[in-house]
Amino acid sequence: MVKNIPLELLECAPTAGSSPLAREHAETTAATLKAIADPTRLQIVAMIARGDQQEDCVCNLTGPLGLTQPTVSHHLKVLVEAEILNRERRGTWVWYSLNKERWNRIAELFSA
Amino acid sequence: MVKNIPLELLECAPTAGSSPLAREHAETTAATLKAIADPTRLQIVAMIARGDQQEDCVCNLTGPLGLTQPTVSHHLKVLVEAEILNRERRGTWVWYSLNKERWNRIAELFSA
DNA sequence: TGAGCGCATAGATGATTATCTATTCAAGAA
DNA sequence: TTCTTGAATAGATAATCATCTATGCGCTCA
Repeated sequence: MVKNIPLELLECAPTAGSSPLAREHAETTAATLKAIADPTRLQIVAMIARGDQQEDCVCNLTGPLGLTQPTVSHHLKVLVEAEILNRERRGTWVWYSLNKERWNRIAELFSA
Repeated sequence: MVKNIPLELLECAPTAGSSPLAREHAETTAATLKAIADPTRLQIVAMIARGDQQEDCVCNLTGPLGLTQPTVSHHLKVLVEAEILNRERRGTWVWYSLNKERWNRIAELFSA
């Protein structure tokens, strides 16, 4: 039994009576997935990952996405709070980069 | 450049001027992720995957989840429409099983 | 110090969604 | 056919969220 499904995910299953711990684990996992389950945020992550330095400032993202600066800032905040992006201020500009460690842990959620 | 990020995801990035194709791809990917980015649905998938036959009927899910039958039905419908679960009626009961092919394709989204 | 620019926050709004109760549909049994 | 039971649908509601405009904050430079 249990083939091709990683242990990490199986821990989301409630035991009889719905264990609060299993539920809690499911909620944290879902919160992480929710952060990237948005088309705009997927585009942001891809744009940052594809760049030479694998980082970007807000000004570079706003134009191609066709969204206003506050909206882009909002999405970046969501990704930073989910620890998917790192945020670093350098003078006037703020640079965002991928948190690779975190990203690998997300990938492990699916690779059994 | 571009390390540890799968091509599949990089295609979500908009080209200059925000290519409609990249956007469309990001939207379909996000839709799939959204289906599993919910704690209850993660629990459902895990419960089904952990069972001996890797399948379950609604009646077995309602109790442990602590939700009403229509609510569980709703979540199952979302998962079926995202092609993450298969649905099969056998007499009075309806059985749900994991779409492993689909699941592997989701996993590939993250494994570079 | 003050002006200018990049970014974040506040507040509002329309859309989506998770959940419920009530009802309907589907299939087997009497 | 009628009754019973399992599952889906309809409709309502409260919460979440993506987006906008307007404004505030932080830094640099003159």
